[in-house]
Amino acid sequence: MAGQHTLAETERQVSERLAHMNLDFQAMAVTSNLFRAASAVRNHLERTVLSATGLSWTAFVVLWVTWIWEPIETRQIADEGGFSKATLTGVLNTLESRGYLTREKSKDDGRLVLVSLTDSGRKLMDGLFPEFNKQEQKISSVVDEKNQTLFADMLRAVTAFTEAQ
Amino acid sequence: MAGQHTLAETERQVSERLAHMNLDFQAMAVTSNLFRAASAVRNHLERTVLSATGLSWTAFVVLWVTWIWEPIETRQIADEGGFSKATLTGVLNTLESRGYLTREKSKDDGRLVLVSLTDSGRKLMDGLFPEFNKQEQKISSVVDEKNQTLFADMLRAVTAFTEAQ
DNA sequence: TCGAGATTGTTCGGATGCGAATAATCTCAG
DNA sequence: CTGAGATTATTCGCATCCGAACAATCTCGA
Repeated sequence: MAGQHTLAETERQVSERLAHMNLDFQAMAVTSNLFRAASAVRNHLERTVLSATGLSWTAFVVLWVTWIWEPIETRQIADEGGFSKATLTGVLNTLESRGYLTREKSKDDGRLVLVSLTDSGRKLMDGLFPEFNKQEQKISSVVDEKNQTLFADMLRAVTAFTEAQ
Repeated sequence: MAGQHTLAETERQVSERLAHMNLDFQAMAVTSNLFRAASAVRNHLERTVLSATGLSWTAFVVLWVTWIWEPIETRQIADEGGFSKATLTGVLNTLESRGYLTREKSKDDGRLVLVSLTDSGRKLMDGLFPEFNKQEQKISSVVDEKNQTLFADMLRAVTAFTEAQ
């Protein structure tokens, strides 16, 4: 990103080109800035924190969710991470081959697979996540402390509503 | 998404598991909800609006940026869309083969390639985007009208700061 | 003028990413 | 008990997705 046009210039061009179409420009600004922000933050975190570890964004998310919930069913990882089961299978193969986690069939339900971190995976997250969080803190600090709760609440509301549709 | 755990349950589990680590949970909530929201909205728009057209999310973004700025240099499409030049080359091949856009070497600078929509591509966007915007409106309406500007401003600030890093 | 360095789009290899089909397993009405 | 239907993780085919290497082109100081 960080293109030749500022965000303001882009929005001006949009309203100019689409002025005749009777659209909700406020709503357009909300969603397009949502994607821009998510994309910018993701790219930044990949470059500053993740690149040294060789982890992709998705691989990091899988490790993080597993770290919080282990042992965890694979369907739940996909839910929490927001990607498909098919995608997850591939990423789990990668992470398992690197020794960061293990798969194990559930004894209660033969269809389920439980995922846990290895010592190596837990050690990785113990060292990595504080650094990750430092960057999160930097980024969040552009929003007033007292507005951060409101900000997170708005994002939560968007998520909840959209998933319910 | 829309997993077994609510957003609140997830955040409680996070703070429980990571209580000993002295992290900024506020910042963590901001970024993780940013990704959840973006992912949820994207999945929803893919399913409700895009799936009928056979367009991927990225393909739609490429068409949209081109629609606004055409003729546009490819490097700018990648900037605005937030993905790499390598990715763009592949998506442009797909969209060009489907007859939605054309590539043309710049006369001023032999390194540049200019992209424009075909009539077919323009017709597609004329029909598609109003429908897309209707969904954007629905989603944005979960935030109070008067707070929408603040919301978009916060997202813009996050983007601007992160890209500047 | 000229050539070292910068910039651009493409190619390449490998890792996501998804929908659809599949095999294994579970559920539960009859 | 049982078998039709539901649920799960994986496989398959294909379309992104990216970093690095590359060839073509431009810039600009000496």
